[in-house]
Amino acid sequence: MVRVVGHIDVDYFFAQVEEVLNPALKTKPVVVCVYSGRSQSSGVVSTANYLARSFGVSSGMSISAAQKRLSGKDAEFIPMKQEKYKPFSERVMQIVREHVDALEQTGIDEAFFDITRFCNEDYGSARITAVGIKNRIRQAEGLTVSIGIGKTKSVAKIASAFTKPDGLTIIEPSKTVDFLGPLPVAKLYGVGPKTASLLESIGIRTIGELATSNIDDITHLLGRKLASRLHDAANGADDELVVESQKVAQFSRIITLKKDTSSAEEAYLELLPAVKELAARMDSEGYACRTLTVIGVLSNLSVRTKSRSFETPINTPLVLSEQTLVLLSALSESVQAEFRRVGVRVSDLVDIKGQASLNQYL
DNA sequence: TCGCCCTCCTC
DNA sequence: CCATGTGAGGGCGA
Repeated sequence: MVRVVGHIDVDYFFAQVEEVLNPALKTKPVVVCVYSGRSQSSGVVSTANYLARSFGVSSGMSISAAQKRLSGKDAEFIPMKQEKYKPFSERVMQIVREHVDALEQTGIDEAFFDITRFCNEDYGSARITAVGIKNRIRQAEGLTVSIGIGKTKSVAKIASAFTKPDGLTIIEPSKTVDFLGPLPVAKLYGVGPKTASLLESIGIRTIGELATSNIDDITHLLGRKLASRLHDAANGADDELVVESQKVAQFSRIITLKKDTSSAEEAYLELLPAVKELAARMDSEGYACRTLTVIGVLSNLSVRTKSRSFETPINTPLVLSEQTLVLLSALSESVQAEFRRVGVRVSDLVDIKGQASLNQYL
């Protein structure tokens, strides 16, 4: 059986939503920013519209660098607010869901989908479905999206990024190897700068070279799991299914301190509201955690963590905050440096929905 | 298994 | 003082 797998991605999502909310922005450079609160314009660019990008603005760039590139350009700098974009995300996903057999959301603005049955394994029919999805989203929400379709998730994902914005790239199964072969390995999901340079060190630059490489060499370089996954993906032979819902395994909050400090207590006071929010979320979603981790980003941006596991899962604001302070103090003592950012993560989540009533019978 | 680190992903 | 925030996965030593 040949699968028909798609990947959809809303173009420059946050900035495009801002344009929809305020169409006058469409003719201006738009930069959606995460302000850290440290100083007037400290923080980074989350995303920017294509006009802003044409002036060299890109994700991850400091806001001040973006300001420099856009000075005198009548640009809009807008603080990012998740809640503002969430409803757009939900409506877009709902539209896609109506046209596919299965949907796997992997981010606020992207998802894999499977249309093998819906399209009777026919790629011509897949094109019609994809165009239909694009049109519906444009009509209903005024948003453009890019879609890629291929025989595996890996191919679909590369295809959706191949042509954008407002793109549609369909790779017929028989064309898979020709499509992938010439592309740089960094196009593969899971290959970032570090992995790409490791591969380059043994002469592998393209996906085609990776596909025909010796798996033992790759395993030696990257470890068993990653090597096998990448080798399969490079051959267009990854067989991962589109899975409806992936339950969260952890959640975390991290904040930037007003100023660097080596005092655990000082850092703790700024972190406390975030800990309370985590506790509230755990409560509302019915979780307790077996592991609590405190994260410290030092002045030199290196990251250190300190974690502890509990026999009995914890979830109350009081216990979570107490343990956060304990771990933060221990971390502070072990690093002998100032914190720039601190965070807290809960993992090994245990479902405790209905536990309260269950306890009555114990 | 635990604790810690690294790498990657998205915007 | 330019350098956010969230989550997944895996390697490795003890």
